[in-house]
Amino acid sequence: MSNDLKESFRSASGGPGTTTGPATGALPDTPPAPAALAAKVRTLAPSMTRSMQRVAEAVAGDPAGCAALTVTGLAERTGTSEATVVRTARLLGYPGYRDLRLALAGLAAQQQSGRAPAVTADIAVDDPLADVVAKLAYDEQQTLADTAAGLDMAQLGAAVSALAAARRVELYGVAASGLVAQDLAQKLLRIGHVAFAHSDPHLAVTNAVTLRSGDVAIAITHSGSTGDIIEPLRVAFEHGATTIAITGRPDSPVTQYADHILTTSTARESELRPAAMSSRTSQLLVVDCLFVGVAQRTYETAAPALAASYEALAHRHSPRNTR
Amino acid sequence: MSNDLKESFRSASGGPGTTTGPATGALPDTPPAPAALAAKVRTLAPSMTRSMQRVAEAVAGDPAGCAALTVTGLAERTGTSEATVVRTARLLGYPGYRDLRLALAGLAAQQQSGRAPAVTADIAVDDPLADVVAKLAYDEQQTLADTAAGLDMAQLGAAVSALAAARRVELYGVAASGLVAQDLAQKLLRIGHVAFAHSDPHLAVTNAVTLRSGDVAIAITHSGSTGDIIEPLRVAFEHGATTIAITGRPDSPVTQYADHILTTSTARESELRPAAMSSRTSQLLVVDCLFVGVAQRTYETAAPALAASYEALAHRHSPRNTR
DNA sequence: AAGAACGCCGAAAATATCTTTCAAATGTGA
DNA sequence: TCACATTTGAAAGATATTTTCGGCGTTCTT
Repeated sequence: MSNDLKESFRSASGGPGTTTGPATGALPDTPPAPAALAAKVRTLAPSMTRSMQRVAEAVAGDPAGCAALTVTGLAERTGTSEATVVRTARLLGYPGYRDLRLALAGLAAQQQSGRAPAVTADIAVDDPLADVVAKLAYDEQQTLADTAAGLDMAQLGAAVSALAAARRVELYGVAASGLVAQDLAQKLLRIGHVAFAHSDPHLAVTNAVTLRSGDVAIAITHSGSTGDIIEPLRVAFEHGATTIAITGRPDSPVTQYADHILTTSTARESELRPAAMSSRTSQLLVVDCLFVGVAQRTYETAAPALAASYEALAHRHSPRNTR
Repeated sequence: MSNDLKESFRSASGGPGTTTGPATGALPDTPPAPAALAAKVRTLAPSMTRSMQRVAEAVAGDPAGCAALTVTGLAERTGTSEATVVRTARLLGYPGYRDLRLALAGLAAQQQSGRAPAVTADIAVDDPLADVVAKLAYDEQQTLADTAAGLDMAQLGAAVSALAAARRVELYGVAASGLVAQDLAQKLLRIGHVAFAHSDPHLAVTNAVTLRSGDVAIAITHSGSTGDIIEPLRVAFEHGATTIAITGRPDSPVTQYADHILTTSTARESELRPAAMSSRTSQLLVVDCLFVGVAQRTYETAAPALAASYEALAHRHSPRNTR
């Protein structure tokens, strides 16, 4: 769907075969997910229809119970039809319900043997500070685990390859995502890559025009629908640059122009815990993975560069800091 | 030959009526075995026929692989027939092969997650990408746990109180810490507080001079020895502002001028994993705690402000992203 | 040692489960 | 309000699982 769209766009702009395989690019495919299922449900839920959401909810809420049910049983339990159940299984990345059921059984077993589900309560206005700390730490840990489990290694590998070989890297992000973009830019600079994080949308577009094959553009947006971020990525895409999208919504508009899609996980949010918090944690993990991956591939040049930048900063610190 | 023994043994112990046929297979057995499957196979193996033993062996030896097979597949793999596979499943205590397969999937998942903690090693240059992701996620989770455990609630409470009542908040941080400072500034602004993150040391000092009692200055530095960060905090401190230091070194120079010290945790670093990564994770958790704490204390004004800022951004997103 | 009895084994029928198709129902935009 | 697109479930179609049933080898008896 978005694939067709994307392909037509690319061919319209004329830059053929500039990047890695197009087939692997935009497909939201994921091999069966073992424990990343809960995360995947949260990620994909927004793009589901109502009845599919009911199924997904049941599945995420009671893996053990659902694993014991047949298609028909689960359909009845959720008040839907077999067809809808199968459709949901497909959307979650499985060939059919049979495989979803297998994954469910695995998840149930893990939960069983794993530690207790812990207190997943929301943060309340009158929570004591100690609870706030515990809940925030727990949630962010959860976000990290979900993100790691849900990351598509093929996409990540392709993104790393593109970055490692890139002549120039441009990053687009605003607000919290802008800080993540800057974080990656800083780190890439430290290992000798040319990277720049834009926060001004107009300048970003202006600059994107100068990108071409061999350059890399990265858009970071949780919603995937931020116009100011999509626009420069589109321009970069149409000029033949390799484009990467880091987003929590693998079916969002921004992915139309992305050669590689890296999906961040979505945690539940509350009034006191804006979505920006967990998405930021998730994005940072992805960005760290990209960085380490690139550093590995370009170790020969990265290692000396890291050492040099460390050296250069030494005099900025007080000579005696230990007591 | 073992068959002889087996048969005689069976008839001897079988005693009255039927043997291990339909009677034992029907229901007197335990409910499905979760993880005790390997043991059950060993226990029951002697009472199995040759071809059933082959099936049981395959199942116990490669649960994950067998879970992926259909009855027919497993029959072929073991050189037996579907009927034998089903008979084996029955003997192991399951209603049929379908349920055995489910248990197998669970077992595989458990084994999988069981070997997770083996990733505590440093990241190496030749680590596959999947390992990099796992190690990074694990390390950051560890960092979060350490930070939460090490946070001084009294200091945090005092810092929150000061922030909640602050007329103006200035933040100092450079490089990675600078992004953390900006993150907190962004969030405080969203709930109606006056906050500004400085990255230019000179401007920071210039501005710090104008601070006075009732204002808050926050320095974020992992080493605690960054001169460019200490200086503005010192000035703020000497002008009567309440000062907060977020550092990984509670005995470092920066703490001389800090009314409240929030300690971040330090994870081991390696060449490919600069200290900036884990310190950033740690700092962000602290900053989040500060934010949520302040939001709680000033809920009356914070809640509407949050809602308003969300509203203001809505039109920046493409309309067709919800479903 | 030959015959009979017993139980194991697998091919194929019977059943259950899963998947696909297609048209009705529902929502959406003009 | 109508036309259009999307979603949904009923039922047909395809697979997978379970059961049936008779052949075959083994063992015990005579």
